[in-house]
Amino acid sequence: MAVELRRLFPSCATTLRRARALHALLLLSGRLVAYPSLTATLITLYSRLGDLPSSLLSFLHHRPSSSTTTIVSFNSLISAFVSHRRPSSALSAFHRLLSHPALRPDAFTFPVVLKACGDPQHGEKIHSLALKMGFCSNVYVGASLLHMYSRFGLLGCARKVFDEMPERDLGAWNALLSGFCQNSRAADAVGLFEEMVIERVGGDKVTFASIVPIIAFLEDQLLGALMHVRAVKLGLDSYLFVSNALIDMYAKLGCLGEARRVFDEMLHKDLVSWNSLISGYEQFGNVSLALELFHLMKEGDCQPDVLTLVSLASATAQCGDDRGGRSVHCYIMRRGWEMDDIIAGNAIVDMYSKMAKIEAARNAFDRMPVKDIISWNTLITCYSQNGLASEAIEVFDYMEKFEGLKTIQGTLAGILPAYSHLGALRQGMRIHGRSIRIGLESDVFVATCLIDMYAKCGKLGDASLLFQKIPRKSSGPWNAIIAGHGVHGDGEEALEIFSLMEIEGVKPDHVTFISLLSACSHAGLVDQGQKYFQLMQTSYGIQPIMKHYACIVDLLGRAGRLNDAYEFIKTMRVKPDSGVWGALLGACRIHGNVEMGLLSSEKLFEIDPENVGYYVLLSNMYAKVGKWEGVNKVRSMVRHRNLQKTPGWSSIEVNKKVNVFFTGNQTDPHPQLEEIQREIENLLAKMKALGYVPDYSFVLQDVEEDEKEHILASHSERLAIAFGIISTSPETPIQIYKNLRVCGDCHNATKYISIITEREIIVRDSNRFHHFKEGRCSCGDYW
DNA sequence: GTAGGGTTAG
Repeated sequence: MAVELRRLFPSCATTLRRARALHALLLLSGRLVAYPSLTATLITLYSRLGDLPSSLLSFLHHRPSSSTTTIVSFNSLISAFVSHRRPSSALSAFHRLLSHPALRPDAFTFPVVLKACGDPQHGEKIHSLALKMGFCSNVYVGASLLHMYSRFGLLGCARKVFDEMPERDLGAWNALLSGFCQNSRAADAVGLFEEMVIERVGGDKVTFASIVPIIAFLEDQLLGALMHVRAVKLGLDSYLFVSNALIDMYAKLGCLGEARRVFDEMLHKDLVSWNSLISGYEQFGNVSLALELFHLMKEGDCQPDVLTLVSLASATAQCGDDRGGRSVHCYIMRRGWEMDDIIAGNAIVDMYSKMAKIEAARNAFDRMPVKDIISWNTLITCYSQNGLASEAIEVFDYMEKFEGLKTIQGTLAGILPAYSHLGALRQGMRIHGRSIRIGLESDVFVATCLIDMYAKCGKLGDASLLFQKIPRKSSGPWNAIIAGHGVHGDGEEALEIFSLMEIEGVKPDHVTFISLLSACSHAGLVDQGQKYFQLMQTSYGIQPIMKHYACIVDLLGRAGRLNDAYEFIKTMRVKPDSGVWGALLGACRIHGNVEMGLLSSEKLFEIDPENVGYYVLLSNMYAKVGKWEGVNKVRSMVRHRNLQKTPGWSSIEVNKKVNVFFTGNQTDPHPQLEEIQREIENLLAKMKALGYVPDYSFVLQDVEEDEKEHILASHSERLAIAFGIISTSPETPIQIYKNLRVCGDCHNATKYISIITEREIIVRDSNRFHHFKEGRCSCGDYW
């Protein structure tokens, strides 16, 4: 009778209402008591229909006699809780079972209970209980143990369980395999897969769905194609999960053509198929195809989800499309995902950050009801990438102090550029120490940021040492060390490193060539720079982007070949941007070419009229050649257009503290300001005795001569240097950072100061490093 | 009658 009723259930109770009616009927007729096995069937039925009625929950609280409650009911109840994501209810049901006088868990109990374990200690307890009760030889229990340990990243324990299993079926192999895959242990996963081949355990659709996506992390296209072939041979490629895995793999490998082919050949696509392909197009820069696919998807019967929009947010940020960005944000808001889903919130913050909309990013961050470590990383990165180093540090410190979140790779990679930016060596070293402690020193992303930090903080030697120590199969670390030598004016070494890179077979990318070309330009290696610009296109098939063009203009311009630079601009196939014309204007200032300077500044004021930096450059150029009416004209333009000059500031790290000085009147005066000013006076007298003559052409204000001298003496770089002199022991090299280009008069003055104080003085400005030693500067006065 | 292993992400 009970068996017949059980068979009837699924066909009768197709909706919750019918299930409830049936339940009431069984209660009234007393059949539920007469046939105890029906309770289990009811629980499973309710669970499948998406409900756990309170009458069944009370199963936990009344004391069922052993005759009406079966172990199957308990198992079904625990399972129902797990599938409804209520692990703690599942566990308390389990404990209830353990204290039951007549029932004990069976082999069916352990797999579901293991799913409910929230921490490894609990998992271990259940493991030893299963061992004691003799259920570990069951393959289902074994596979569940493997899965449990893998979930907590304890792959060693998982492997041990696997090795000790008396019998292994495909499920057990798959459980260990997926453990490796989900913990990003690509090499181990491939190794295990090879073991499977040797042991003649044929894979199934689960095997392939697990292993295929992680092949992308190995960047092994051949292996990827091999897996695809194998899946086809076994007839597994027609399964949705396997096809999706293949799309994902090809997309991540950048083989969008292959990904598209798999996608197009699928008879049934789902959300994952669409998302994987859209994300692939977006990651590899094909924004228009990503958008096209998004619209195609909406026309079909597949509705976008959070992940679709995450890709879309990234795509719109890439093309800097303001309106697109807003509409993505609205789409996410209308569906309430912004509040519900951390990933969606993070994606919005990231999108605004990449579009340099810092306030919008911050607002989106503040609105998020729950934040995780990625949210904080995204905000920190937002500030540090957009040049707001102090804000980045402030957020990082706050997070450390109050949020108690675990620092991960992205946190370090986010905060390090902020310290590099300020030249805060001690703070940067603190992060280096931290990365060693959490085992991330050799992580390629963190190491690249550390190399960059040491190079930008003047410690090129330490940067090189670190570079020697880390794995360097990808271009990142190479780019950082090449750029490091570049800003220090060591172009020869940068070229050497590049040839080593070629020898080691590391593929350079477009960033490599930006670093390399700018290294050539800073070192005056004009021919080599032009050679590498050609090589980049012919040997490496990299089409120049605007930054490469700007490097070449800078290269020719700095070397005084202004006409060549101008001719080069004319040959460009794309419309030059402000970077390109800015490079030409900078060169015109160095070489005092007013005519061409004027031409470039006209272009600049057209493209980027708000950027004060170009007005300053133009004015400096006029001043250099003594055309004071030009200076006046620029000055009135700035006033007329109501532009604010970017405040200049310099920083110096003394005793692990970063001291910041602004040019001119200090709104928040340094406690030792008077002492600093006395030192400047003191130095000035000695400098003049050695022949220093102030160069007032760098004073843009229209004031009396003695006032001009005062203005030069209150430049931020001079305050920072003077502070360094009075607060460090003699012979200590002084290192400062200036947010704009160093002023020409300060540059000259620093040469004198290096003689008087017998110190090495290193000034990093927004452009490059200046090493002052015994009255000379490494830049050869061309900066 | 109840059980294990699978695809996309900031």
